[in-house]
Order: sequence, then structure tokens, then C-alpha cells
Amino acid sequence: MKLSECKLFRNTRIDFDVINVITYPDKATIALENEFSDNLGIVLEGKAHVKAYSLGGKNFTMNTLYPGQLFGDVLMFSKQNQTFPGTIITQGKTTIAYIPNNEFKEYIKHDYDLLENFLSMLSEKTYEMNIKSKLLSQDSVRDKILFWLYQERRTQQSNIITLNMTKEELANQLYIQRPSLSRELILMKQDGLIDYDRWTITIIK
Amino acid sequence: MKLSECKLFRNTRIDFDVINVITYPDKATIALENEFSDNLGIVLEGKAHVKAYSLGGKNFTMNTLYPGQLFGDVLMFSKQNQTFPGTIITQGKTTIAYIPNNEFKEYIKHDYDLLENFLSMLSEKTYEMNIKSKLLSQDSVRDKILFWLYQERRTQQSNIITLNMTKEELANQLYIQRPSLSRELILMKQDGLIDYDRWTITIIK
DNA sequence: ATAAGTTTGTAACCAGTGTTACAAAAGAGG
DNA sequence: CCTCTTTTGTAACACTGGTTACAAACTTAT
Repeated sequence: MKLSECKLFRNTRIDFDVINVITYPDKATIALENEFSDNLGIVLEGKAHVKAYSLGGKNFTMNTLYPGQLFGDVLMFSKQNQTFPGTIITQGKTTIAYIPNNEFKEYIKHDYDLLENFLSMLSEKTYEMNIKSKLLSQDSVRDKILFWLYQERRTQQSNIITLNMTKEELANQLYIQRPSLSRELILMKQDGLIDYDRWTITIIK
Repeated sequence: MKLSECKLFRNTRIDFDVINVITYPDKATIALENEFSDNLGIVLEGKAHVKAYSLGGKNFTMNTLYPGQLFGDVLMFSKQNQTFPGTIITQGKTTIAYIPNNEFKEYIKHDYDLLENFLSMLSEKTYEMNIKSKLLSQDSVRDKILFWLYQERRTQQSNIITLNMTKEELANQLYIQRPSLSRELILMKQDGLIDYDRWTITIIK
């Protein structure tokens, strides 16, 4: 993805030539949990996980950054000297563009479209996190599955939910264990709530 | 709290006379989950809970809004027609100021201090939510307590954590049950990790 | 078609925590 | 000082869901 194609720069007139771009190999650590940030990062190619460690020692993925998405955005304007909530690790060869915070703040002062794009992306990030909190707050495995299904029904506009991932990955997204997911899907099928196969889950009622 | 004292308006020159202010009684519902928003809301007096219902039927408090804090901010700039993540309910007599989205967007275009304040508040909200996600991701009651204690140690700058709430409220904040909290605190005391009484918890190691 | 690798289903076990109910302690008010 | 209310401790129980391990089904490559 080119910088000019990023949502952040839609309708804007930034001189992209001066922006620093770095390509990382797989599994590269590009920012550490609790580290400070001087730059806005924009993922151009590949993807990166934001991982944090729970006190029990398990690490969990807080967020996955795909091309066009930002990191360091939340830290740029918070006045309390905050730090990265998790370690950012590339998944496969990944290209990142960096813009120093002070430069970006100048851009934003003089380009209202850039500002609107930035605000919009920040808001959507916050919204996503809201949804994640809600998911985590569901208190049984079944409720987590249902919550996820209802979300997907809205975005996929269908009762037949297509899984674009393995059950293992789905379990990760739901912050539950794979056998627990398996067990509960079977029970839900028995209860007539859903039907499912390898690639889809159908919401019956 | 006066509008002029709100963090949002620090160093700004807004004409506060034109802003609509409403005072609600206790337990008033001022916004519904999944409702759209046309206004930025600013809490001036009292407080309000943002509550959502889990599928199991339990309601849980996602967030509490205190004087100076905003709601509807995340919805104003998100382009995907998003809605309130929870129902907003006053706790005690509560005063709210409203600014229509389109007006606020005009203000922000022409007042960089207002913009910086807004961005800063939005970022801090996102940061808070990050912390909440991390808390929810801790996988045992003990880890949740420890996570909370470590957070508090940072903000209170002391190993002696002052509770400004009952154990019941603390349990709510940690999304666990009060007897579970009680039980685990006793075990942690036995294990020599903490000491505690009604008003404080002391981190020993 | 066969073999190897991956994904999913299945079962048994049990630790952790929600639930409930009651007792004890602390605080508030007269 | 006594009573009433709120907060906290305590105990027993049930049950969800994590854990582990293995089998079955499905993919993929040769």
C-alpha cells in the first residue's frame, strides 16, 4: 500500500518524499511495551501484533495492525507521558512509515482533511476497543460466541457467518481455549441455536 | 464545574452563553445503547454511568463519567455511523452541557487549543480503555487484584494503596464477585503478598 | 493413492470462582 | 449507649471452563 492510498491521507496534500519508511523482517519487535513514542507509525505492508503479557505470564494479542492502520497515535496527544500498551511485533515482512510527532502536529494544524481523517481513525480505534471490552465482559463461553456472532451478522449482513480463519484463531479472538470453543459449539448445535461446519456458522435463532 | 473550567476549554475562547445546559435528576437515562448521537456531551456536575448489558443479562458499568468528561466524542468523527456503546444513566443530580456536532466541528477548525484539548481527552479515554482491556484479560482473580494494585501504586506513588470505595465497589471495578475478592485477599495476606484493612491495601512484595 | 501435516472433535479431570447464605464487624443515628 | 444499617468475612456447594491427550477428519504435497 502506498502512503497516498492510506485512509489517513485521503484528500490531503502531504509531501510523501520526506517520510521515513522502514521494512522489517518477520517477528521483528518494532516497539516495546511501556516504551515512549516520538513518532506516528503507519503500517504499509504486512501486519503487526500488539501483544501484552498478563501477570500469569500468558501473552495475549490486544490488537492486530493491518495496512493503513496507525500506532503511536494515542500517545501523540495524551499529555500524561503515556507509553505503548503492548509490544508491537511484525507478522511476516512488514513495512512501516514513520512521521515524527512534532511534524505531524504541524501538518494537522494546516490541513483540515488530514485532521478529520486522523480523528476518524482514532475514533474508530476507540470504538473497536469498546467492542473488545464488551466481548471480554461476556461471562460465559456461550455468551462470547453469541456476542461475536451478532457482531459478524451485522458486518456480514447475513445469518450465515463465514469464518475466514481456523477455529483455533477464532478461539484466540474470543479469548477462550479451542477445546472450550469446540465443546460449546457442539452444545449450541444440540440446543438448536446454530449449525456449523468448517467454514461457516449459521445462526438459527 | 463551570464550562470555562473544563479541560476541554482550557486556553480557548468559546462563547459559553450559547451552549445548552440541562440538569437531570438521579437515575435519569440521558442516552440509550445503540442510539445515534448529534451532540457532544460534557458532564458539569454529578456523574453518570455508561452501562451495557451482557448477553447473560447482567449489566456492567463500562465507564463512569465525572465532571469535565465527555461523551459522544468518539461518535462525532467516526465515519461508520456508530452508536453509543452503552446506556448513560445519571448517578445523582447531574448537569450536562451539549454542543451540536456540526457547531463543535466549526469551533475546532478555528481554535487549535480546543483541538489539542479534544485530542488529548480522546487519547486519554482510549488509553483508559486499553487498561480496562488488560485488566479484563488477566486470567485469575489474583492477577486482576495485582494488576489493579500495580496501577494504583503508579498513580498513588506509594505501596500503601488507599481505597476510596468499599470492597463491593472494588470488586465491581475488577469485574469479579465480592466474596471472591474477599477470599483472594485473605489468601494473598496469608501468602505474605499484601496486608490490608478496611481502607488500605499494602503491597509487601 | 499414499503419506505427512493440519485442523477439529472428543473425553476425563479438576482447579478456580461464581453463588448463596449467614455471621461478624464496623459505622451511623438517635 | 443501644439500635439499625452497611460492610466485610466465612463456609459449602456447584459448575463452568481450562488442561491435557488422543482420535478423527480434512488438506496438501508427492
